[in-house]
Amino acid sequence: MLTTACKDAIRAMIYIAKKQKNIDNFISIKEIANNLDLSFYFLSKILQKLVKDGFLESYRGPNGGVKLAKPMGDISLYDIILSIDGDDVFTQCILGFKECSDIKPCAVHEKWAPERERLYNLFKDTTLEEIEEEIEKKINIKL
Amino acid sequence: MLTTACKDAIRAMIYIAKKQKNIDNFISIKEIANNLDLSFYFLSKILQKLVKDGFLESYRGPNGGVKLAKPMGDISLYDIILSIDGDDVFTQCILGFKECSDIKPCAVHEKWAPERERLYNLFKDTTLEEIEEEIEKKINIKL
DNA sequence: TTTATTTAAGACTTTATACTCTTAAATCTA
DNA sequence: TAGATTTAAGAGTATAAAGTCTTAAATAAA
Repeated sequence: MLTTACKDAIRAMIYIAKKQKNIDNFISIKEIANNLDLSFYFLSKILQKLVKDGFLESYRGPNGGVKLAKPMGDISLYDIILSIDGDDVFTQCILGFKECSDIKPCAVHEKWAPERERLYNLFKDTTLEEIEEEIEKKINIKL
Repeated sequence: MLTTACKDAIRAMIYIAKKQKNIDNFISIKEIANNLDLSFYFLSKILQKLVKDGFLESYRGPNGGVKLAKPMGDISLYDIILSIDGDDVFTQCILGFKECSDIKPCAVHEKWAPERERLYNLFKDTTLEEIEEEIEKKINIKL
């Protein structure tokens, strides 16, 4: 469904958003990697994409790191997925046909197209803000 | 979402089911590969799994090939996906946590778990029989 | 201005998936 | 029985994704 790079990106963004609620500092990638038990090298690569796409702001040097470049409510899971994996999952035919559409459908288009649309809306509507609120409410949440 | 091997498997199974409605012969893998524009070598490999898992019956020699080992109504898209890709897509945490559950959820468990369940039911309920009926009704369907 | 800290960028290695080829085994037909 | 046909099985290759490392650039603080 999602690449591991994309999963890591989402976890990192949730971590950053959670931390940024309290203090507006830059958060070092090293700290994120350590806390989420991810490879610093790999995570650095992934976050560079989110910086390029305008979801993170980065700063070099001591006390440098990354921070959200937009309000939490303006960053959705869809945005992160699009940035890292692309939007194939939300647009592509389940059987891989490039020209599959309502007019020229594949054998399962009628089943899959609405489901794909549903997934799109779900991820588009789920923002970092909403996730943070969910985390606050519950205890025992894995990050 | 699905590997290309799995997509090819589904297309092949739909092709076999469609053909088998009329004649109950074994269908050669070469014929399937030619008609669906797939590599014979690759398709052979894929179909071997479906034979092992009891969804196809195979026969060697002249006029040999493969045919469905069960009624079309008893083979679902879920069965094919499970056989080729495994059921990770229907069971795994979207963020990749192995121990994610209702009791110890990840940050998006509440959003993803019901959706995963929905996808499971959709693919479980969609049988080759149903797909065939859909194909009969429409023209212009890509196989 | 030197040193430490931190991200950026690109090269590199490893692993998994996709894909191909060869040989063996089963079966039919002549 | 010999030859043709077809799947089975396993080895081998190519490509893409995952993961690591090195060097450069920016910045802060001593």
